[in-house]
Amino acid sequence: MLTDLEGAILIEIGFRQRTTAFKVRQAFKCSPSSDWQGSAGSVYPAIRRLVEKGLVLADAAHDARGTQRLSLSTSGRNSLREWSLDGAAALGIGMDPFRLRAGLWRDLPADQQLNLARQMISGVESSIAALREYSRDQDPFEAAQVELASELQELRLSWLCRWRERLMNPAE
Amino acid sequence: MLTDLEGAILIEIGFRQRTTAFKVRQAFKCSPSSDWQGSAGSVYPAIRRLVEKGLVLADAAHDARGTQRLSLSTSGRNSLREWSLDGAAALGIGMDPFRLRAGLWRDLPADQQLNLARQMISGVESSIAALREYSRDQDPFEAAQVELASELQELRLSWLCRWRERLMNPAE
DNA sequence: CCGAACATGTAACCTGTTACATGATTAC
DNA sequence: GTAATCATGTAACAGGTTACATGTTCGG
Repeated sequence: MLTDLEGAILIEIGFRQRTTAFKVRQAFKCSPSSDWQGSAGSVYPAIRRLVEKGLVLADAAHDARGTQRLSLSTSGRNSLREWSLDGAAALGIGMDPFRLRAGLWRDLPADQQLNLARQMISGVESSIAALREYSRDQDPFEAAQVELASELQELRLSWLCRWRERLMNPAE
Repeated sequence: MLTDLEGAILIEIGFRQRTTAFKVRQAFKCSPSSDWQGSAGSVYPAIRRLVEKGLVLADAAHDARGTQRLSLSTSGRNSLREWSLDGAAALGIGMDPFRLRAGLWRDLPADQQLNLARQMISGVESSIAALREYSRDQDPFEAAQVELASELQELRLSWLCRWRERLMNPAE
């Protein structure tokens, strides 16, 4: 079974016209989600593995820069579909830096809590605005990703606003 | 600055009465989120690092089994607070196995899409039920985490239901 | 012609996983 | 006494990051 990085690379190659390793890296670097930094040390070896496994086809002909044009083999397309259908993996809760930290915030002094809530709210609003901006000129494939990322940030926003409310109205 | 694993370990030791490395591992293993498997090879070295940095205090006296009682030093408590306040890290979008895969589902044949939507909906409902179950007999600290994890699953559920609706009523 | 962007790759390092190894305590 | 659980740890491996190294193409 593919790893998530390999799945993400196959998506870039097969569905988003990232036809070279370099373009895959660029896509990862520009992506609003910090899934992967797209470091050379991860992308090039991963693509080599995928080529060796026969999931990615690399044009033998490469120009003077060594650029290789990449595409998915049928087997790559099948592996990717199989990987995407793995319900247990898809529904896993995974690591969330916000969730991990949020529990600690309740132990801060009340005034610090209020400050922090406001700061985080403003941060998450910026992030939502940035996502909206990013989603312009993206293909429909990326749109689904951005939609879900935005909804995650909206969820955090709503959680933060409820927290702020409780801090401001401790009465009720 | 602490890594997220180190932060999570300090939380277990300082706020959740996981007073030995073994108990920290158990907590990770039982956690509904798959943040970390709590493998011996990650937890013991990480705790050793934290002790060496002076963030965790380990009782010199250990019983015949070698059990060391752990606690946070003042410096550990400070580092943990600082780590928790890192807005950029907390608001990062991070990797989501669901988001990563969801974009591919639209390319499946319509009948497979409907099947998959139903399957995923049922899976996410089970997960929400399991979270509710798990949240019994948990400390208030864990409650915040479970609350946010549940809301993530509710978000996925709502996304999936919207998808299913669109599949069943392609008219509108 | 020079700097920015394009393009590929390697090596040292860090950390997490798996599997293994060891032994103590407790409940039946 | 013996199986499950408690408890700690190491070694081999895998994979990601950073930093480095190299060379090409293109725009001004």
